[in-house]
Amino acid sequence: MGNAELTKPNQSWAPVRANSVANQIVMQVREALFNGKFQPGDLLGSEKDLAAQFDVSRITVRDALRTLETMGIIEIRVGAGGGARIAEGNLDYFSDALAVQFKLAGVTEREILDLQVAIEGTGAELAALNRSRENLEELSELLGEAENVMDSSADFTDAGQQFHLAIIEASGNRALIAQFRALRYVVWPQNAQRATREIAENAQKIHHQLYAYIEAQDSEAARKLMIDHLVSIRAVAFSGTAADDATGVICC
Amino acid sequence: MGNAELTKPNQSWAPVRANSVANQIVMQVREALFNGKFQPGDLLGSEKDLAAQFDVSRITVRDALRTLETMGIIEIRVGAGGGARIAEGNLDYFSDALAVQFKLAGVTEREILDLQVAIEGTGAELAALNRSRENLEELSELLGEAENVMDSSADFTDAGQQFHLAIIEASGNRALIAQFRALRYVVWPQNAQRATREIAENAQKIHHQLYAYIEAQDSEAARKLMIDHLVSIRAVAFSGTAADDATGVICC
DNA sequence: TTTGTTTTAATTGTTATATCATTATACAAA
DNA sequence: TTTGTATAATGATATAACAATTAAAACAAA
Repeated sequence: MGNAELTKPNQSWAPVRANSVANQIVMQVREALFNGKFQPGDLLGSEKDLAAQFDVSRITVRDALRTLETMGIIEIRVGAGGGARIAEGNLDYFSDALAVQFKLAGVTEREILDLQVAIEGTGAELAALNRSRENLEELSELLGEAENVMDSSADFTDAGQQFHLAIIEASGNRALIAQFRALRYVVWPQNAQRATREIAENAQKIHHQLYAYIEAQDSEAARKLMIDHLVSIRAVAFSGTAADDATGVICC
Repeated sequence: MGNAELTKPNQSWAPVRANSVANQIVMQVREALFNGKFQPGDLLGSEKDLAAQFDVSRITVRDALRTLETMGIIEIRVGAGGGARIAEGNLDYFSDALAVQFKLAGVTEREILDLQVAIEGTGAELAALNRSRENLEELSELLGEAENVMDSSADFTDAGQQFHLAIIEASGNRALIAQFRALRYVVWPQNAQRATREIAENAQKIHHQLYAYIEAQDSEAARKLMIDHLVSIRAVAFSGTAADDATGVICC
């Protein structure tokens, strides 16, 4: 008693979790990965092998493998020559985890959209700096495709989203790409709304201007325009109920 | 034969995956969550209950529960009254998944730092707009604490990181908070380096100025200063090997 | 009543064994 | 070369059992 450490009022305790054998296996593999002892594609072994190596039952190994698989650390194949292997990076899985966590934490649409503005603004900025000839060709092609579907709201929305994705990809930053794809997944229901011809034309005009800035490598202008673009989309989306303003729909 | 669909050269088939029973259970629970049929804390049941409800073995239910647990969708408690419950949002888990995916995808430090600039820049901007009286008090307190540990590089680094976190929290945006915490986890090894007294004093000066902008609700100035701050930290971090410049260490 | 202790029952953790479904490989047949 | 077939490896699933953990209930003491 009288332990000063224990009586500190603001002491916050780390949750104590009895580490199961399965979790210990998970941690061992995870640590090995971060210590550079594994490369994507490396074979860990079959359930039987691993059960023998760790001296535990197959079920316990299965528990660990299921966790590692869900974390995206390993991939499991059945059949001869199958077993558990270190996975190639799979960012789709992360997107799903992000969506789940936002859902559980009750993160609002507005909060997510502010994050989207941050991601896409920086994406446009870096795209202007780093875009390759191939990036410009793809962006140009997507602009042309969008031009052909201006009257089909669903198709235009789709083309617009592809344009935004292509910009992020032109940034050459895989961290941004992952974030963008994750967010697109999360905000999908909102963006599935229809765009009128007028809105489509306005968006297309902005997209053309974005392309011009990126081609000219004017990163600051690209960033500012992208943010304005997203903020105006958001303003429309939050301007009231759909009934208030039938034309107040977003496109991309 | 002669099926036009099948002979189309560019036809790409979606891979057909036999969905395991365990995965079907995972998807059912996941869909129910997104359809609003579950709230955090809701009891799913024990392994035995669920095995009976889904008419599968306990092993299969365990596989599904292990996956759902790793996704952060459920929490599992052992003992009487235990079982699987819908989890409260746990953003730490997401941080780990992000770190794993970046590791596997081979995302570079530079890419991650560009993302960090985007997140923290927007965080500072929103903090200036949304900061509460409590936020200002905490930021002020952290500045004072940092003042007392200027000569201890490790302590000052720690205090600086807490200051940055407090700014993000002042933004009131849980999506940004989640991203920041995730990134901090990922870039931890870099930031663990030591800061000299000179660097600490410079950082402290900038932090004081950041506080002033946030208090004055000057969002644009706060954003710009934060970005400059991070870019200069990054410039030092990438200026060469540690041997080249012993003072080129980062602090926060 | 309040507090501390013991008991009990529920539940996950782990092991063992067995069968089924899936897959890669080797090899034979056309 | 192409196609089919047998074989072995491997995960997926099921059943049964026991150990370890934990919450709740019952009980005792102050």
